[in-house]
Amino acid sequence: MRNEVTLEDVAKAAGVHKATVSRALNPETQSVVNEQTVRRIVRVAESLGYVRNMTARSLRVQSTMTVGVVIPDLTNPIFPPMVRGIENYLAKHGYTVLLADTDESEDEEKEAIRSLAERRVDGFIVATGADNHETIPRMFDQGIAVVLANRGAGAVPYPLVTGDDEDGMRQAVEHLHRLGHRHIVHLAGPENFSTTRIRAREIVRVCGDLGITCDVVPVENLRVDAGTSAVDRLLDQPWSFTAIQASTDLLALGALRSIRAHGLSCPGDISVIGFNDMPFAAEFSPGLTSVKVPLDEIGAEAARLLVTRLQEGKNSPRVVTLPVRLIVRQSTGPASSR
Amino acid sequence: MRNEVTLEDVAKAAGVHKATVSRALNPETQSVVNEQTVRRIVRVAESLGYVRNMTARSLRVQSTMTVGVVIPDLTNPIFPPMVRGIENYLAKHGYTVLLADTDESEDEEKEAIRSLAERRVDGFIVATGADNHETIPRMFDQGIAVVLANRGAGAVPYPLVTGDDEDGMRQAVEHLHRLGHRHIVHLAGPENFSTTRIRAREIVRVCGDLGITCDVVPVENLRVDAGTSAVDRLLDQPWSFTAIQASTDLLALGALRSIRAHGLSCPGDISVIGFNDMPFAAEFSPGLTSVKVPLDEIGAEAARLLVTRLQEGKNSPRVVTLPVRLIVRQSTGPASSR
DNA sequence: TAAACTTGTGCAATCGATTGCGAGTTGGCG
DNA sequence: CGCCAACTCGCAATCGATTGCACAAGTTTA
Repeated sequence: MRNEVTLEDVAKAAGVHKATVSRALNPETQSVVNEQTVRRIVRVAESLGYVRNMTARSLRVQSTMTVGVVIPDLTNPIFPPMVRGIENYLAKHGYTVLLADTDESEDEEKEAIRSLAERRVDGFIVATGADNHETIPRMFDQGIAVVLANRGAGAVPYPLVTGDDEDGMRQAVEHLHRLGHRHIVHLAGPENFSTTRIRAREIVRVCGDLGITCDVVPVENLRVDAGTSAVDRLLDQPWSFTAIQASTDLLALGALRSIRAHGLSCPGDISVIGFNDMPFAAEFSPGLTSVKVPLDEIGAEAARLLVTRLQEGKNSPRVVTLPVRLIVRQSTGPASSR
Repeated sequence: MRNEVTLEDVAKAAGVHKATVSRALNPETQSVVNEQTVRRIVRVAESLGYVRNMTARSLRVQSTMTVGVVIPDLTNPIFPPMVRGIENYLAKHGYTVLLADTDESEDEEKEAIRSLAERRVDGFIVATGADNHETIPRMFDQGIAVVLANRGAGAVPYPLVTGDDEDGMRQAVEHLHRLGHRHIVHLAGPENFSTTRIRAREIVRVCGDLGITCDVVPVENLRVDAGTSAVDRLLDQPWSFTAIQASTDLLALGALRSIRAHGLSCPGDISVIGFNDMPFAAEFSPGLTSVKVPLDEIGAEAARLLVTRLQEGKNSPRVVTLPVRLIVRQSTGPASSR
């Protein structure tokens, strides 16, 4: 059924020892083999349809050239660009991605990591970080190579690649301030995600600096519905804010829906500004003003850090912060005077 | 650095032979080992932090319990749900996904498939099918297990899981017909993708049945910009259609942009209807009427077919067609009378 | 009581590629 | 002519788990 041509087969057909075939086919060791022989072996290997068996190689050289990528939910639109950035970089460097979607569940995540560890991935890129994460510190103790993407994991000294949440939040608030907003609401994500926690902390700080009132409204999770119901609760009673800053575009989208459902207009009555600039945020109605986080670059950079760690063994800088940029669209406008 | 506890280590610590440890730790063979011994071994294995080495196992049992998933572009929003459906099903059955994003390039695809074959994946799920595909027929000749998702691959007798394009197109056209549209345009994707080809063929047929004029406009690729410029070309000269049916939501989105850019209204002047019902199609402005294709189920079903093929060796039905459903939103309305 | 099983465990080969070591050949140089 | 270096290439061990076969001890049956 399957291709079962081995080094031995090629060796026999070429009239040499399999060790010679191995060396001839590996660019690193090709130079020790006679040029003529290499050519003959390569020809024979191709004609036989030989394809190297990486499982055997992995066993021998103790490296699989694979990387485990752990993400919470592939249908959350911020992750596909990240994964793509990762896959792109790794493929160029000979690595293959073993993908695990944990479905936001801790149990599934543990299971996924165990499964990837069994398969002896050379390292991990983990996007499911949380401050109270159980598994990640244990991985550190075991000396497993990990790079965190987007979300940190408490005090574990793994490198982290993330967007500049501080600067992004500053840009967002200054934008609102310029538009005359003096009372805003922040839809805050879970406390134990470094991103959402930092964003909440930062918006409070910046608003303080600018003399803006900022109410932080906790939202249980990062799904659209959670954003909708949180804003529903705000609008079902008297309110006085003129703008909503959401920790995440999905929450912002939820806000947009709630505002529309209450017969209000955005940005006429309430401005909305998101974070991440997820794909298609421009297509929302109104187009969502958001802070563009370079998701693909986060992925690529995380991959780069992991590869250097794997190849050189040395640890990377603790945290890499990539620049972000405010993208102004139609969902923000002058503060309403009501 | 890494966990290097082997069966041998556990065996020594438990005072048995490594063969016994192997049997004790494998649910399939556990029954032949004394219950007491199993318990002792399990305890020792855990305390030593043993994790099974799948590369060694794979080499011996000639199966890696991994599946290669080949997709053209993870940032095309129809693929994340598919991949998620695949990953979910496979993870439940002990398989791990090796992901390859080919970036819509044939060279990268060949390279990706070679790389996955080297890693001895047990099978492939391929979403990069095309009628004139070079590699897929060769894989068939080699007896490699493949299931095609979404797009077919010419006459290659691999199972294909896809949405019911015929029925979906019928629903779409009937919807437009009911709204009074009698002259529509179809934005057709590439000829060599089974989905887009079938959709184009089908809309012509259905329109013929209903007595509707249908112009098929070829679009070079499936990106938003291609849709925009195609519709730009239509609107830059006299035109008489009242609705656009796009082979794909991304093309429909391009159409929406072009219509807006020309100062026209959708659906006031032109109705637009897409295909796939990609995530967030509801958020476009106007919300996009589209044919909902169960992308996650396509992924899950493809995974299911592959797993049965792998476990039972028998081939599956040639093509599985999953039902689709028209989702009416704001982008379609009564035909304008101009 | 001996023969025939049953149960539990060990032995050793095996999967396919890699690589340190060493041997054989060739050629150059004193 | 002899010795040494440079090239090539083969030998065999190794990576870690699996599994057919054999063997030993205990149990049942004739």
